[in-house]
Amino acid sequence: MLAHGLLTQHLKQALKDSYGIDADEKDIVLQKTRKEFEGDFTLVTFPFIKAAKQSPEQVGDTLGKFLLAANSTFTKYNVVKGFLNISLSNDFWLQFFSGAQIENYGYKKEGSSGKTIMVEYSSPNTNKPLHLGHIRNIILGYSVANILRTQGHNILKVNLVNDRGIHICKSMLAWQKFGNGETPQSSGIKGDHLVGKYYVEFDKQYKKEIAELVSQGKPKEEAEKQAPLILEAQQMLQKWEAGDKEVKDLWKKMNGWVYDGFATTYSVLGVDFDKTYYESDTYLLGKELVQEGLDKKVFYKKDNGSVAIDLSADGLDEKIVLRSDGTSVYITQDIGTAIERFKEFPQLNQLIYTVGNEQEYHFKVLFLILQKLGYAWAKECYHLSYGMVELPDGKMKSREGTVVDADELLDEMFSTAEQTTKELGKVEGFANDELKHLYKTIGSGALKYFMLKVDAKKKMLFDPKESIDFNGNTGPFIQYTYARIQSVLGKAGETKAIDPKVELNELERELIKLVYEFPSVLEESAKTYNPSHIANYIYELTKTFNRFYHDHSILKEENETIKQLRLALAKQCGQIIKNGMNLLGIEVPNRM
RNA sequence: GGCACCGUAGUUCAAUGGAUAGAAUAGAAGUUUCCUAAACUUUAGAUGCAGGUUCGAUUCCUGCCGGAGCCA
Repeated sequence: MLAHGLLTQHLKQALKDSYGIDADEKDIVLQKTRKEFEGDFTLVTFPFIKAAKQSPEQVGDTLGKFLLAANSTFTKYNVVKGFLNISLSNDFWLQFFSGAQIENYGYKKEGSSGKTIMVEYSSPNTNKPLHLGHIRNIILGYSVANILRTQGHNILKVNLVNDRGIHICKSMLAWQKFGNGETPQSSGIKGDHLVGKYYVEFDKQYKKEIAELVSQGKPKEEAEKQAPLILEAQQMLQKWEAGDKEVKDLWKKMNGWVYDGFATTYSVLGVDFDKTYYESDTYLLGKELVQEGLDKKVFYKKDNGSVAIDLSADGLDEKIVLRSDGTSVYITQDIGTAIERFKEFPQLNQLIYTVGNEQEYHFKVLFLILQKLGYAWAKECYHLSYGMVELPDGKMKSREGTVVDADELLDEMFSTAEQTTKELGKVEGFANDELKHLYKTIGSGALKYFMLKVDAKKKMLFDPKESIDFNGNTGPFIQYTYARIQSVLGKAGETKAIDPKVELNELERELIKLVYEFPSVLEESAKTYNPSHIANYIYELTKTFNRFYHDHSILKEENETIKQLRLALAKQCGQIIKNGMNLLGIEVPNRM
């Protein structure tokens, strides 16, 4: 970074010349000067006082004097306790800003890093519709993929659908028994919801059977295993694995409904995938790896015939990778799938799994096994772990029906957006489909921003009784600011290049400094796989812009050079707001 | 039992070991002949407890209390 490099270089020289200190660059801690003090950047002088054998104030003063004498870019300094606040010249900031007025400011050229990264997210089951937890997963994965792309990486977005197993058979069986041939078309129910309905129905009937068996005197555990429905579902799974045509046809039909339903939700959320994997294609992968692991003596056979790996030396436990009956477990598939992907995409450098933090142990084990099997890329596998979305009375649990349905919540957001928009009455002249699109933009923007502004790693609380805000630190607040900027720019007509001599006022300077920060925010966000940094930055930029907009007129400014500067600032702030929001998967409207 | 995580205003969230712990919302009080008031301004309010390391701790270490998780 321009200013940081310049400051670091001069400070290094100053420390050497004044005190004979060969400072390490990481000891030169430069931060943004806090608002209550004068200055642009602040150096913490404490690390040097021992070697300098002077008080923090003296060190600050000495270094400040040195900087001013060395380069005219540094115009002023002041020292408060151990903090040296340095001001940079008007010229410097203007010159910087002139170079920053580009559309893709802060982005590295796509592919310039030479790295290819696969980001997996969503990864749903096909037996139930998506809920709020899935939304967090989806927009987090999508956003992180976008953010990594700004750092010059090639990105592959993938989805892995869990489309087989006993849970699917439960839905299928319940539909066969109680469905009367109902389809999404005949019922008007979205496909994934229809299948979910029968998953719930299965559970209901199954519980009834268990209760009956228990009342006949069977122990509960036995009853759970012997209920006719569960036996039938297990038979169905066996038939599926044997390739029974009737079962497979039903499976295809019902999964088709679910995919249609998911596609709709993905489209509403504005996310997409470069490739979708299906577990029905990949669930047998990894079995042959077990033999390889045995040959390499990474795995061992246990007395009961199962195969395991001992990870106790790494602080983990023994992990079974093949059951005694020869069937594989989840981790076996995951091993196989990972290896397959690196074969399929030889240029792949990194594989990111967007999965909840309840599976942290699973991924630790997975990556460790891959490493022990000798795959060098195992080090580059990353579990993008995020916290659960909790309701006021605890975690969401599909089986207990305590979930916030994704489609319902989105519809609610859209109608709230519609209602608010109508109340404010600013959308004269909008066509019907434009209005619909606007409600969607605002509603989903509120929801996505709500979820991405918080640290992805932490669990978050969602209270269905309190609607998601549209005022304050929210998506619509930022969208609104963008719309105001576009309105001003639309009225301004032609703009000219800014005058390099124009004097900046406090808020103009503040805005340029924020523009200066954007690229490092992108880097930080990419490095930590955390979109919340971008969300918080955009919010700060927006807030500052609103203050500027309130205090200083742009279009009515009589001094033409100042007016042009303000227009340029408005334009670039708008551009960054738009780019930042797009990285979060949020659209911004030109009017609202 | 073992492993890792969390605890900040009434509430929901911020704070690469740095200055007087920031916001939003709810509360109180204001701003409209002026580029969109979904905005702006003012005000009140918080680091679970006890130690330790450090010039400096919300952040690192130890113990306790409280909350959720994974592996058995």
